[in-house]
Amino acid sequence: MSKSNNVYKDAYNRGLRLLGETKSLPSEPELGALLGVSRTTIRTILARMEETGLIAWNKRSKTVLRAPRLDDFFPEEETDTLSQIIERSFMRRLLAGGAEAGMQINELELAREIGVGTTSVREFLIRFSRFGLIEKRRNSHWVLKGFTRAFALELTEIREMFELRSAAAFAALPEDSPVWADLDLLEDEHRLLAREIAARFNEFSELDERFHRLIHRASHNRFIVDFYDVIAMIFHYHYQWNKAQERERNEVAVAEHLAYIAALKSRDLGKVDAACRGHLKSARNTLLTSIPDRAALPQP
Amino acid sequence: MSKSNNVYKDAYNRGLRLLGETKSLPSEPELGALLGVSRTTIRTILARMEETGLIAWNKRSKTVLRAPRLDDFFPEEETDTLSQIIERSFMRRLLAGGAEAGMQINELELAREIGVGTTSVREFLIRFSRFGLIEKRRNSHWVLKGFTRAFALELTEIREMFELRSAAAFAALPEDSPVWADLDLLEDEHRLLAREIAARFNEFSELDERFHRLIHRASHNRFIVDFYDVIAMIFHYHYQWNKAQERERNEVAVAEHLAYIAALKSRDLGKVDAACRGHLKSARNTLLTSIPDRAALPQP
DNA sequence: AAAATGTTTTTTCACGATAAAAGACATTAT
DNA sequence: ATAATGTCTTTTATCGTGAAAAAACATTTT
Repeated sequence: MSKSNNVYKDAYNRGLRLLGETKSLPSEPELGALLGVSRTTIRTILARMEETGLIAWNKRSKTVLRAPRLDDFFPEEETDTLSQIIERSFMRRLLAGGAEAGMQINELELAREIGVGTTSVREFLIRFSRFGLIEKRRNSHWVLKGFTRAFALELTEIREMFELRSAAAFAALPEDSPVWADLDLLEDEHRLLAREIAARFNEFSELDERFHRLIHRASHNRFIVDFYDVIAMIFHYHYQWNKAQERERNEVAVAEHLAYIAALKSRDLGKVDAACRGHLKSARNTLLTSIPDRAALPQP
Repeated sequence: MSKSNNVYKDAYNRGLRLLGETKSLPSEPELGALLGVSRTTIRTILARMEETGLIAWNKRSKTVLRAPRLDDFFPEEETDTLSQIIERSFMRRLLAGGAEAGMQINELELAREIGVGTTSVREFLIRFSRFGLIEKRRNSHWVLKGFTRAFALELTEIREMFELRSAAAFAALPEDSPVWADLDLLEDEHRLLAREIAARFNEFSELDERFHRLIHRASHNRFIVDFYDVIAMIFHYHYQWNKAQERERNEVAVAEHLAYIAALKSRDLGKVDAACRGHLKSARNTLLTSIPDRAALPQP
């Protein structure tokens, strides 16, 4: 097996959802744009849809014959990218404990355990290295630096520097910039979530990311924007791992976001600075309390 | 051919230099530590040294028989890492012009042109992507973002943020910190270079990097320290590319460094800030003047 | 007993090969 | 003429493989 067809399977699943909405499907290039894949993949999808009796396909005409059933969909786990699979496995190991700082990481062992080739693991580790949690010894193994207190502090230090600057840039944006409309939409979503926080508190994580990414984009600096990948990654797994007081934490955070948004809209740099600092401080504390306070091992 | 033995060749060349200094070589583990390679490689080296009559090798005794000749050394180009070779080729293409923003980068083509496997090129591009000059389209090609004015400005913005903070941290370091001794040594090197600037101006680049890395290390933040890799990389190729007024530029920079060092030693945060800002401003201008002022293509 | 050498095993690095997916070109339909 | 479909080519993603290099284990020397 050399390459899984997860792109096809994922696009196929998303394609099935289109069937409920129309009587006939659009042209191949249009479908390609819609699903974000090439025509080659679209044609493979259409061929299968015809085979399973979902559509009648003859050149331009692609008539929907029936609505998709549950068993028409490919299983979720077959639509994942290899790198997603590797990332999940790796992070599970990392967070499942026993991942002491200084520990060696073995490409071959990881690859065998996950059941993939070494090349994919290597590429994953190289990409992952920019998160500052692992480090390569030339011609030798990778070293785990550990998800330590020091790491969290270094991460949040940069985050605060970048976000304060981005927030200031945001507030200085002209009246007619489209970001203000985006901000209004996000504000509405926050209010809605605040009202139903008891039931929907676990939807905050996704909203949080969209909100902060909007602000960082105002910096117009690719290094700042890209750095949010590091933060998002860490917070993503941190949220999955640490569910303690999740509801309360998120409720507080939503309120802080609303204050932050109000400050941005006021365009008062002093208020923006204060609201941003306040929110980032509690984000940092949340992260810190979830990290066990054992001393980091000395680095060789 | 699956893997070149450049590690061995490079270590062998460095090992030859040891021969001039002693009558007999130390133990295998000691040699390994000295040259930064494993015992396996050391034994391959010793085997060849015996073969070419450089030493007599019997278990613990490794007697030097003759001094190495020029033709004992492996050619320089055979000691390069594959990733160094790829990086050089890639940067040459990038800087040789015709590298417009938005241009596609083709792994296969690059690999063929350089004469290496695609895996190595892929891994290089992944590592290189953190410099912010290229970007990947999923399941498709890489896109060149271009060495533009915008890039230089974004880079220097972060640099200034990080270095101002590091410099302040540096100045606040306690009297007994070993960095002050390092700084004194660097100061001496600067003075020496300043005196002989006419002949040695091209040695500045290396000194520059060591100086700034020392300062950044005071931040004790891995993201700040690692970011200097991006700066070093850009300045390295920029210096190679743009030799205009090199002597004058470096002469100015050495003077600025000396002022910067004096400010640090004064521990006066105001002075440090001013000296740091001054130097970074002229570094930015140097970089900017070397970039043609054509408008960046609109990003899709 | 500690450290070196000798030997064997494991891991990393890099390649070519192959299926999936994208992209280019040719042909046909509106 | 433009846009779609049909067909063919190229590129990307991933694996297995093998040599280089590291690491582990066994044996000898001081």
